[in-house]
Amino acid sequence: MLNSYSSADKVLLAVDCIIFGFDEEGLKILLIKRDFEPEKGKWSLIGGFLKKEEVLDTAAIRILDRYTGLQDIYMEQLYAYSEINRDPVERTISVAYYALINIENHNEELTQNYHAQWFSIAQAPKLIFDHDSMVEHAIRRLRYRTSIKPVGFELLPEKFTMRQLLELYEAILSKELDKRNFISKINSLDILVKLDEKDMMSSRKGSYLYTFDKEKYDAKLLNDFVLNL
Amino acid sequence: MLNSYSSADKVLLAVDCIIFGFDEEGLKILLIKRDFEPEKGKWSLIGGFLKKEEVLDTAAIRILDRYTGLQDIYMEQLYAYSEINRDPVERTISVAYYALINIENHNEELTQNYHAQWFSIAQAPKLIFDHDSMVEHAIRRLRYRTSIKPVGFELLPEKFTMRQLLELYEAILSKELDKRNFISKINSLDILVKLDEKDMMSSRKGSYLYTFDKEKYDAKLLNDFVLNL
DNA sequence: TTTATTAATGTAGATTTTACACTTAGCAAG
DNA sequence: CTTGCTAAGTGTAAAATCTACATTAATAAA
Repeated sequence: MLNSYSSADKVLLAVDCIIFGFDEEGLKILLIKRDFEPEKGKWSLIGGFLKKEEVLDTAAIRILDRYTGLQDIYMEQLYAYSEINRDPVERTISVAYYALINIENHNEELTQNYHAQWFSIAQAPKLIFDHDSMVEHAIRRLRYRTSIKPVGFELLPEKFTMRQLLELYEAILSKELDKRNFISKINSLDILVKLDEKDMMSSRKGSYLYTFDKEKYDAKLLNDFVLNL
Repeated sequence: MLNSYSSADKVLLAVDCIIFGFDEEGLKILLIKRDFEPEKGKWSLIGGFLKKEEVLDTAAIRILDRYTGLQDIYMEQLYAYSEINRDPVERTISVAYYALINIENHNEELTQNYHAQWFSIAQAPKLIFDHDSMVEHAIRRLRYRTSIKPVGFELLPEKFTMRQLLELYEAILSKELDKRNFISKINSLDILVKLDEKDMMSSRKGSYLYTFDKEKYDAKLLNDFVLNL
């Protein structure tokens, strides 16, 4: 057996975060303008290096907090990227995470502090290194996740309309959904609470607001199901 | 920006492989008895360290080859495990890969060289470190994979009966499947070739042998589909 | 009061999934 | 050669799910 801890190579381990948000313009990702070399001035995912005494999940959370001030965000590990020259400075393996967040919950701090900016998926600039393929991969994963777990609590405001939820799903899946079929499927999940309150911004008639029933929503997060949309 | 390559910590990066095989006894995994400390004599997944100039996929392939003599095996990256003390000797992050292989294609070399041994999933011994959760995770992934891509080419002998294929799926999903419904669903995939040859071992009557139509099978591997079983 | 705008709602037909049982082929034993 | 045994092979009807689709309702503005 050739394994030997002492003779093995050590490498830099980075964590990069794909942060999804949603607003009236659609699905977005959060990017920053790098203020250091290499690729200074180019757009990039937010990221950082894993510390010696740190778990990957924790590093992802730390990095997200540093750039957005957001805590208690649920993140999922996506994939480890390890092409030899993916980072031209030094051999670096990057473990990508993705998160879903509500765009409204922060914005001020982050754009100010780190030149971070939201971009619609379709209009995002070219990113450094292999970050574009990370994003692509994350979108695929998010689409898949949408079919087996509910999505929305993380991305929508506390109170939202059915239309907003529909548009969120349409943005994630990038296809049109039938409104009536969508509503009845969502209702069959039994995770929404219909409020006695209407949003009057969108129309004369006004549309009912909903919230997620956090308990039921979280239960569905654990027990996978299948949702064909 | 605090990122700085030079000040970042470097870590050991291991690759561990969950190797699935299938034979008349069911779904199995390949384990080795560690012949070095720590945990010498305990059962473990096969694994090794990533080299400085090596991509993770390549490392996984190299490690598999070393222990099984098998080449050209398709592997998929599973997850990166990073608990601080997962390896008591030194901080090590492990990226797990899983592979599907035909048990018959090797066996001799490997058991001899490395004390490697196949274990039925249910009867596998307790493994070192966090390897048990890697295996659990890999099984979940394999189940999922089974619902969106065909499985079998990698695990079955060149020629096989419908019963074998059925039992493979039952082993992976660990539930009973209806024979007739299974056969018609598999046939609807249009990836099998029915041979003019029968396997006479299993019954008086004999059962037709099938092979995979490699081209059609590979096409399905690329274009995901959904297979409800 | 008319008009314009978006919200809300149900159903019929098509498709898919599920549950289920008898006949056939071939060998072995008598 | 007849009978018995074993696993292989095969189809259908009922249930569930998915899909496509159009009208009425509520309100504010003109």
